[in-house]
Amino acid sequence: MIKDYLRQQTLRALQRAGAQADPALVGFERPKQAAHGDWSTNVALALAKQRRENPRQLAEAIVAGMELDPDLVEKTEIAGPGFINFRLSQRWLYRELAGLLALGPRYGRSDIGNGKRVQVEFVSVNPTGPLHVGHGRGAFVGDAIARLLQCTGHDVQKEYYVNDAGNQIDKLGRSVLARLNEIWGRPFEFPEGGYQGEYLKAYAKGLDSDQGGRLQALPPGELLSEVTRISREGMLAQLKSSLKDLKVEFDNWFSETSLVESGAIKGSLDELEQKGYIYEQDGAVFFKATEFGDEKDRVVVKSGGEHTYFAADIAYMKDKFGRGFDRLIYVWGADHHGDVPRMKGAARAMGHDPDSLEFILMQMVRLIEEGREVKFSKRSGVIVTLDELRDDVGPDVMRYFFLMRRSESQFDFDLDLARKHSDENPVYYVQYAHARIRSILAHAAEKGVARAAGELALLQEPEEAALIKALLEFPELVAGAAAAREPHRIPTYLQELAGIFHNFYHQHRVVTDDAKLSNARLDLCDATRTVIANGLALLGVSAPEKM
RNA sequence: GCGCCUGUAGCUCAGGUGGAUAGAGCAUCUGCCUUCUAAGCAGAUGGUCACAGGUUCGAGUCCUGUCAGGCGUGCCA
Repeated sequence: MIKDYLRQQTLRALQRAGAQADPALVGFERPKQAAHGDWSTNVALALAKQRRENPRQLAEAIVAGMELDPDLVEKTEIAGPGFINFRLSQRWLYRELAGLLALGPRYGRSDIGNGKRVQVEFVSVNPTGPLHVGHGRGAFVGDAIARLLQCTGHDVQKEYYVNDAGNQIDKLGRSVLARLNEIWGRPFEFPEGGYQGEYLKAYAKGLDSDQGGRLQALPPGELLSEVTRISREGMLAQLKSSLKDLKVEFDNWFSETSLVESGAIKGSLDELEQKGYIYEQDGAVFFKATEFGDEKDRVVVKSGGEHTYFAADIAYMKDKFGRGFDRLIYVWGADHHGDVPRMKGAARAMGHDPDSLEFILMQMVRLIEEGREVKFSKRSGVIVTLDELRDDVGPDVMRYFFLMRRSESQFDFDLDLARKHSDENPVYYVQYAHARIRSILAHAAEKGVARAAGELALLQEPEEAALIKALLEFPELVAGAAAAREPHRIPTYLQELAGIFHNFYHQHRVVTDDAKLSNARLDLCDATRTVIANGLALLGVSAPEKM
């Protein structure tokens, strides 16, 4: 990358100027103002402080020692208090643009990850009911982070942890059975703390019409376990299909039950006990989380003999490490942030680096309609489900909206805006640019423009240069978004890029009688289309041919 | 009480490792479709970056404190 080249050359120039600099001190950035060039470094300012020299004089000495390839850098100048600004050569821009066109769908990919094995676990909602909007954020952010990591050369596995062992599943079974008994006219009592939602009434109704006869004939002793089994699988199937409809797919669905059955939970607890991190008190078994900075010790086995979620989480983590992942990413709702210290503690207790566990904490989501928070769906009367929202606004809008914001901020999903099929809706702004380019390319073909590799050097207009520069930022942007686990940088960039393109489009005609210039501009359009499509793909949003 | 997150234009939000004159969309106002998609473009209005200190040549960004909002603080999940 050009940034690395500039950094290297600057360090060499520093040596020639007789200055030693910690490479970490050499900061490079893209100036906000075009007048300040394409790249800028603050070395002189940083070093001047250490050496108590005049920063501008130091900058001059550094620039004097520069041996830059004129094919890459056109001009170097000193500005302000001592910034060194670089202006890249036109030739460099055209060469990079040609590289972009050659890479096509692969443009933006890199091998920064070096094949590092990363697991991203997300959603992991109990299979006891439908997904609601709050879960959507985790689903899309987890999915987008996985896509970003894949794109930057990581070996990524997406996993969903299915809590199918505890008493939640038990309650699910009892709740469904109660609804069935209700339908069958048998006496029933709704379980305490059971799932009251309408969706289970509907589910029970469906279950009854499918296999009500068979179930009714079962001996009472078998009925509950059979209903529980069927409901668990049924709910899980619904989760899978809801997520698939939103283009969220997993490589693996990991069952908590498997940890129980394999003895993995007991095994992990034994290991911790051997290492001295376990004790018993009041009939319960505790993990000494306080030894690792947690506020209090945490129960792993309740006095009733049942393991806690935490105990299963420990065994699950051990299993993940056992599968050879270098890094485990957990995408969680911020309401679970309190669990982070105990997880890191458990990792350390078992001899793993706690820094290899990474937690992405997502703040709450609110649905806003006509300026007010929507808590319940008008259709079903209960919480608004992801399925309902999808039917309402469509998957592209959902994905884009949920990925627009930083995870750390609370997020208001503006239903009225999301429903608008107009320029006010940011998704369409970006998609429109893509569709518009498709249309231009089609128009050129219709006009019989003989497509040939364009002479990119014909792109001399300022709007063209601005567009090319924006396109060339993409790989670095992707790398940064992946490293920071911040998918929201992609929509921000795409909106800016689309704006720069629309501006170019209004200033200059692409298809004209000048065949050479037309071809160069068609190449520029195609490059823009490629970057928009690649960016949208990272978000899982479609890039439409027409709108 | 303690812990985590947040506070930037009227509204919703961006602002990579501290940098040069703080940005976008919506809203309001003014222009632009016989020419490749007006779901578009250009321009205008709009800011004590919650507040107070501190570090620094330089702070929206880092540190401390205060205020406000959200979440958490279970042998719940």
